[in-house]
Amino acid sequence: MDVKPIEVCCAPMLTTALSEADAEDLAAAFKVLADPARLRLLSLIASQDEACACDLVEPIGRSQPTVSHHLAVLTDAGLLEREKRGKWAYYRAVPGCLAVLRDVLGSPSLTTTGA
Amino acid sequence: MDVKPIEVCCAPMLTTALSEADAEDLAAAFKVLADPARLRLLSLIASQDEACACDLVEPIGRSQPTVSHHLAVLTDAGLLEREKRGKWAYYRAVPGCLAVLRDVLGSPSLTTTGA
DNA sequence: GCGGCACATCGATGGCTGTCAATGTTCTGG
DNA sequence: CCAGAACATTGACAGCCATCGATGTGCCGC
Repeated sequence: MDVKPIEVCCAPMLTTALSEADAEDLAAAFKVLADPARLRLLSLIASQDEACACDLVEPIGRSQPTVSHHLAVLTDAGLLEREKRGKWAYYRAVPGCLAVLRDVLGSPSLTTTGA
Repeated sequence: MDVKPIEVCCAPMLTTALSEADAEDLAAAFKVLADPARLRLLSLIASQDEACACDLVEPIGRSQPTVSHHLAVLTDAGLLEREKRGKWAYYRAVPGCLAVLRDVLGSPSLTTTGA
């Protein structure tokens, strides 16, 4: 997918109009999350402390190369960290990375129906 | 794009593993945001109170059919409301819709590096 | 009603990407 | 060394989607 790290790039999008460049970066970031297999991988890994790649293939229900591909995309985006131990690869969720996207979606007071 | 309305579908994804069905719904929601033109449209409309479609074609820099297509996708997803007045179409951001996605990305305490 | 404007829809097309089989690479045990 | 396991990479393919030109559909002014 040719992914770049997710970074702070702009103010909350509901209050300030996005520039073309910021919109490109943001769209690329959301594209990483726009796949069921990647969402499940990220969710699975984050709900544990860390996870070995060998334990992720079966629950996701895709081939080993496909899982490896998605893990690479998530890692390139900065959402996961990879640590090799012997012949195994352990993945861990990077805290704070999703917060960037949360903040772009606006403050709670602005996105809540109540106000 | 064959879009369905964005709805609450699951607990925060960093604490509980997503089911296959929830992951599909969530991925579809993020896919709506995974396009620069749609992000800019949503941002433009939300930063004003409302916007006429005729004023959106030029700043986005795409053809009129393309802009109309993206507005339809955003409306189908529940992110925009359309109101026709005479031959014009006015769009307005739906408050609270993005909050659903915000919540899925986790609570601030969980996604912040500090804790 | 007739031309024209605003907007939506249709059809076609090019590029992107998720998927898998096959293969490469690195590590382990013997 | 060698066989095998775990994981990454490559190549190929199918499906999806953003984009545009052309056309359709209401609405307005004259």
